[in-house]
Order: sequence, then structure tokens, then C-alpha cells
Amino acid sequence: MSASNKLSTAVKALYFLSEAYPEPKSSTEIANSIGYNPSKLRKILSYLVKDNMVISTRGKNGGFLLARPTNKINLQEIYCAVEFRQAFHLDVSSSKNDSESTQQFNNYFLNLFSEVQVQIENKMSGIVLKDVIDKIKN
Amino acid sequence: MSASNKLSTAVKALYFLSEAYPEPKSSTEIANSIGYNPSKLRKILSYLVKDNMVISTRGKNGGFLLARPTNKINLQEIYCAVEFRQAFHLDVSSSKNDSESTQQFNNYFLNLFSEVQVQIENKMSGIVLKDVIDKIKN
DNA sequence: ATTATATGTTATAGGCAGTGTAACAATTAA
DNA sequence: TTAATTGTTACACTGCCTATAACATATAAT
Repeated sequence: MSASNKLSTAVKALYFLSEAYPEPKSSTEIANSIGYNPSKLRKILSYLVKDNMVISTRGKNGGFLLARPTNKINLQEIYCAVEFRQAFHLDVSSSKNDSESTQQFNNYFLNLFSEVQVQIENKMSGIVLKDVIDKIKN
Repeated sequence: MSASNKLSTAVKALYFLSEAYPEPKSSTEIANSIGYNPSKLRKILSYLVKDNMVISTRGKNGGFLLARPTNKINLQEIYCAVEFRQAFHLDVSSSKNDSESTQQFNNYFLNLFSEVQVQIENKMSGIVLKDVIDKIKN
């Protein structure tokens, strides 16, 4: 992948917000709790805001608030929000003057990897934030 | 992943060697054919030699030769030979002074991703070089 | 033996992405 | 009006991959 530091950071932040709910929390508070840089965290949280998983309010006493119950947010959604590349993405070097067979190999791997990508997406879609939280709490 | 330029390059080279068999081919010949740098290609081929998929002979009239029939080489084996990182590898930032819940989240994703990794390995193990060649030849 | 040729390995320079941090603009509640 | 907070941009640093060259090692042919 490189399986997304951003994904796990987002999940940790969402967990923190779910525990704090309904009190909004600042990026500094969250970052201190999960051991991350406030500025980078704001960037990640801004993606979650755009995809309606988190509500943000600026200004004094502002902060971030969970927008949905934890069983209405799945991992695939979080992943897509924070990471633009597919989890399992293709990286074959290709140019126009490749031979025909080279291009066919490239296409073969393109298809193979998109199949794998679908499997991963299905798996992650089936896991909601609540599942993860329940599991780590034992 | 980043799904391995090296993997597809190795497969292209193995295909070229299977067509040339039993005549050995030099890294320069192969590289020209598949559009790659001879020096980098030698590095990749050296891994295939170590894992007994290819035989190399140095010196005049030397070169590379396929060591096994194409139905006895699978994609997973090629991948492991040329790429050290797992196809789907974990990259969570962790340090000693992480909170307990942070560590639990890290472990959760570690497990999740290793499950996915097993799925990918199973899929790639089931595909032999011959399958790929047959498919690209239609 | 010598030579030509090929692999195997090391080195180097450049690019590109991710990281960690700071700084600033935009916004808003008090 | 002010203080606080998000949202965004910038920057230096690192690490990894790429592309290429150069050199050490080995070997078949002569």
C-alpha cells in the first residue's frame, strides 16, 4: 500500500472525537492525545470535514465534532477521504514507444491489481468505526 | 502496493527468455527488447538467479537462461524475489511513548493489513508465468 | 595465456513523495 | 475588538526509487 499512516491517524482522531462527543475538540488537543503534529492533523481532519464525517467550527471555543455515529462510518470511506491513491495502486513504467507485448503486460497487471483493489475495498467497506473501537476495547 | 515496476519488469524479461529458450540472452538484449536499463535489469535478474528461476553464465557468449518451464514459476515467487517489502505493507508511525489505545490501533491495522497481504499472496501464488503469457497472447 | 565479453556490484546524481514544523490567512465566538 | 481556532501554504529534511555509469569478477573463445 504503503498502508496509510493517514488512515490510522484518522481513525485514532475519530475515536478521540467519539469519546469526547458532544464536546468539540481542537486539533491541538487531539494531536497531543494521539501523538501527532497539529498542523498535519488539521489537514487530515479537513478531508473528513469535506466528506461529512466531522464537523468543524472556527474561532474561539471551536474545534472538531463527530458528525455521525461510529457505526455509520466505514474504513473504506475514511481511506478514500484521506488518501488519493488507491490502496493497491499500479506503478508500471510505460511510454508510447513500448512494444506491443510490453503494453499487453502492463495492461495485464493493471487488471490484476484492480481486482485486488476491489477485494480490499470490499473488506474495508464492511468494517465500521464502531467495529474497530469495540475490538480495541476488547 | 506501489505495485512493483520490478515485478512487471521481471515478468517481461522472463517472457523474453522463454521465447528465446534455449539460447541465452544478454542483459543488453533483454533490456533493449523490453525498454529498460541494462544495469537495473541485471540487478533484478540477479534476484531471479538467486531464487533459481534463471541461470546466468558470465563471460563470452554468456547471458541469462530460463531455469524452469513457465508453468513452474508463479507470480508470488517472482514478487518475493525482486521486492523486499510486502505487497501490502504497514506504515504506521509509532513510538515507545504512544498511549495504550494508540498502540492498540496500530496493532489492529497491523492485523488487518496482514490479512489482506495473505489474500494477495494467495492470489499471486495461483498465477503461473504460463497463465500470464497465454493471456497476453490471447 | 590472452582477450573479449558478459554478469554482478557499487557509486552517484536527480526526482519525487512523505514528514515535521512553522507561519499566515480566514473565520468566529466571546 | 480581540482571542482563538480552523484551513492553507511554505519550507527544509529525509528516504526511496530511477537512471546511468563505472568497475570488479568470471569465463568462453582464440
